[in-house]
Amino acid sequence: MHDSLFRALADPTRRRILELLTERDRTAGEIAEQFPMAFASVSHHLGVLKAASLVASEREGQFIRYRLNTTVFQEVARYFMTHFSNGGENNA
Amino acid sequence: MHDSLFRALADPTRRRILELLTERDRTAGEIAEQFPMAFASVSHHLGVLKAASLVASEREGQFIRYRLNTTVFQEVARYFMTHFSNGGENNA
DNA sequence: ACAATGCTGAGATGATTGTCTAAGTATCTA
DNA sequence: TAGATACTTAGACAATCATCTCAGCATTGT
Repeated sequence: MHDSLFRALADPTRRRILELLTERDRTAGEIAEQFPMAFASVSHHLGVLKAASLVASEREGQFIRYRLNTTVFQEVARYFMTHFSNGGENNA
Repeated sequence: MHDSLFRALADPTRRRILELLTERDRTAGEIAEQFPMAFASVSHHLGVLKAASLVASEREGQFIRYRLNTTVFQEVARYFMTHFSNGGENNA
């Protein structure tokens, strides 16, 4: 469980990007137009997500298409389940 | 799913604190002695975790005992499962 | 009341981060 | 080759963050 992963999830813009990619794969441009910030800023966020292995990308002609790496999400979910939840019981 | 929650999880010291609290409830001092940093710095981290509802605390005489809020962890795990994983299948 | 223990809060500081603009790279079309 | 489109990288800057020291508050013991 890498540090970069949690730091990547700490920004709301990046979490929104991940949600967008849940619906369907999108190009960098399609993602960027959903945000009020500069194109380059969104590109930066995509780079952070990619460095954390939360997304992957591949070039399609002029476009670069991003997709979720769903495997990593399951690892995160499993991490929380196994490390931090007591199987549903609270230690009251 | 609050922003403060993900920001709280972004720091490795705070994640280590959470892991320590998984084993058993501990006082602020017991937690602090596990880290090389200043006592006050750990106290700060405990404050961040508390603000994010990841832990709760109660005074016991001179001591202040911290415990995990396991409910929140299950919410996080559920969040990842439902929002980001496609039930195990990757969209290859 | 006083001193000691346990912990938190305030203020300062260096490091990291998110955003911007501007410049650079890759692809397509003509 | 040249121009347009799609996107990334580099450099700068303000804001946030993690850490420190020191001061303050609560509780216990004498």
